[in-house]
Amino acid sequence: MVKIKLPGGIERKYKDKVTVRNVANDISTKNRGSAIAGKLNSTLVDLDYAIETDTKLDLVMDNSEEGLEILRHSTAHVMAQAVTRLYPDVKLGIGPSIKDGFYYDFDLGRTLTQEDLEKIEEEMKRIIGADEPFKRSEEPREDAIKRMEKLNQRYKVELIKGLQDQTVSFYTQGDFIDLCKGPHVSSTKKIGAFKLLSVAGAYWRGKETNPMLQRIYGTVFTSKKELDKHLKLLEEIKKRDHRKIGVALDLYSFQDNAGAGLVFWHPKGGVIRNIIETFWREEHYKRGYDLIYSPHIAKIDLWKKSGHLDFYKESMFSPIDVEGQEYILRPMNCPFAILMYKTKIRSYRDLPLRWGELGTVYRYERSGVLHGLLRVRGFTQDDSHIFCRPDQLKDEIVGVIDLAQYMLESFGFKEYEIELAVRGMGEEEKYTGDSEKWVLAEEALRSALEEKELDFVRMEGEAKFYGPAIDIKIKDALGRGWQGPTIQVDFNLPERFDVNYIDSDGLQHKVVMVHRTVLGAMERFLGCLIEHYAGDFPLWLAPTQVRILPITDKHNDYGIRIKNKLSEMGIRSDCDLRNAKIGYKIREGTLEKIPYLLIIGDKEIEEETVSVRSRKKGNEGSVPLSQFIERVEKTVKDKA
RNA sequence: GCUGCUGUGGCUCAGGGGUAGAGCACGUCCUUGGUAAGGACGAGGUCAUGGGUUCAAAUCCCAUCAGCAGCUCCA
Repeated sequence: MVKIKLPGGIERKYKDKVTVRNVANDISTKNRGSAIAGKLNSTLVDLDYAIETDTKLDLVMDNSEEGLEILRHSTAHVMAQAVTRLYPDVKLGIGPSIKDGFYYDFDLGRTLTQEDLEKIEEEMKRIIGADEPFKRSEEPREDAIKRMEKLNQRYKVELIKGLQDQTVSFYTQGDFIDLCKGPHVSSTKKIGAFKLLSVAGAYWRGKETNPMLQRIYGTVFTSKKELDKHLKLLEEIKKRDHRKIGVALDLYSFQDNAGAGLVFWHPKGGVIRNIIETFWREEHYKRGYDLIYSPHIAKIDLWKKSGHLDFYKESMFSPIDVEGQEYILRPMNCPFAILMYKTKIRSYRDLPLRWGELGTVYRYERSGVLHGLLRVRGFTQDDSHIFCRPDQLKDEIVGVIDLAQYMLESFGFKEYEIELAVRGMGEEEKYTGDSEKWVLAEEALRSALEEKELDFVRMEGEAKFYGPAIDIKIKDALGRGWQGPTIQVDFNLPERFDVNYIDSDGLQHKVVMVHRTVLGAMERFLGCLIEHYAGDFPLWLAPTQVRILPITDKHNDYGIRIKNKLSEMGIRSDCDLRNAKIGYKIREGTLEKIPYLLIIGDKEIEEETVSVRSRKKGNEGSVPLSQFIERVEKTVKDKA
């Protein structure tokens, strides 16, 4: 007798062992889709898996996240089969399912082209049409190694040798066998609508010193409709790309003649950045910060002392010779704040000192990692260094979290992920300072997060070289997370630079430093912001808030008068005086994503009004200018 | 940095061993038009840069620079 507990308190009894498929057939799953695999006490198994003992069983449906994962994985196998048929000498790497799709790595001794992908797709369709069942088999490790050696699959041999288990499993479909834990769909026919998307190089096992394999990316869904929906989404995401919008809206550029990763902010991008920076400064003064400025370059000895030369060298530009002295372009601002702190003796009464700085730094990033505004070589951190006593540390961290949340909220970012970045095990050489201090620092960060009741993930090996950090990730159009705000606790640089204060006991004590940003870097933040709003900036950030569109040139004077009035009120506006029809001017203003277009003609001049066309609602009819100005002022104030 | 792809007027892109094309944008003129493209004419490019092959290179080859997709890195 086998007792099987199903979700919803259902229990079924079978006389003998029974396959997952049988159980699935016995219960109605019609309204949930079709079963693709089973889950026994959280272990995924094939439909053909025979259940022999009492257990809990969940059915995995083809339209569930887990079901899709299995489907993607199976499609990767089919792709490998197709590639093996077309290129018999291929050496197979790995082929997992990933978010939204799958990939498989191949060593072909040559590179693949778009045409190759089409051929592979066709072969895959043939395999799917042949309705080949996926069959699971198991064999002893040693036999498996021999089998793969015989097939001349060196990467697979390496994989098996890395496994601990004495038995390894394979999956076979048709003429193709692959090392795999499973589970898989029952047959190739179950694979719905797929598409191969791209091919790129990828190092074997992600190691730079290993050979580079050809990685083919693809995606698959249960139906063509869903696939098309996904492909459309990819298109939409592309349109949102800040690199496209940045050019279209004339916000910024990169210049070949100047160098990669160096941003030129055009006037319109400059306006946005300026508004953000003004807002940032005001908010900091409100919260008890002082703002400072420091140089962009300093003697190499400073960077030796700070530890940057030992721990951060790879990200720094080479030294510059100045009259026989070596200088370094700063990759961080912290040593400068420390030098400034040390210009006098500080009392415990002076602390905390919160010093903010929009500090431009330069980091050497390898050419291949540069990415629009999100990864650049010169950028401005909205930095701050807080010098405090140990007893003030937690409150300071909480204060920074508050500020970071307020900032992100103000810019409409409702979703972000929080990580607690700590040292990695066994990589002590990457970090400076003694362990106790690291424990203290992590403790302070963690307790602040707990006090704020924020969810976070602990990330090992992600700390800065001088201390652990809270890292807040904001997302780009492709869903990739980019580090924005960061809060780092540092007991180490105060040690290195001997940064003290006199406590009430009259003795010197080491200060604790908090390094933090609440936006991250202006460049990256703007990049994320562009994608977040898809270029439709809210009124308070829009480079041009209002455009006046005279219907004919005899209305131009009135248009200019309105423009001047708006300018007096601090509203950013322009007036389209071109000899063009109104529909044309409206189209251009719309494409430029200007929040308000004011159309003026005979009627408006006579009534002293403006006809409002808003980006959100379209034609809203005529209102007196004063009423429109009030509306704009209120919307700006509300950051709506 | 690595693998692959790409680089043609401000933008999007076609072409391709014999001395450059389209649409949009821009300028002038006609038109004075009421809520997403009126018309005509015109100007604008050493085809990324530097070498090489060739009678001849924007086109083929090499290098460099830059961009794109990944990998690695960074955080």
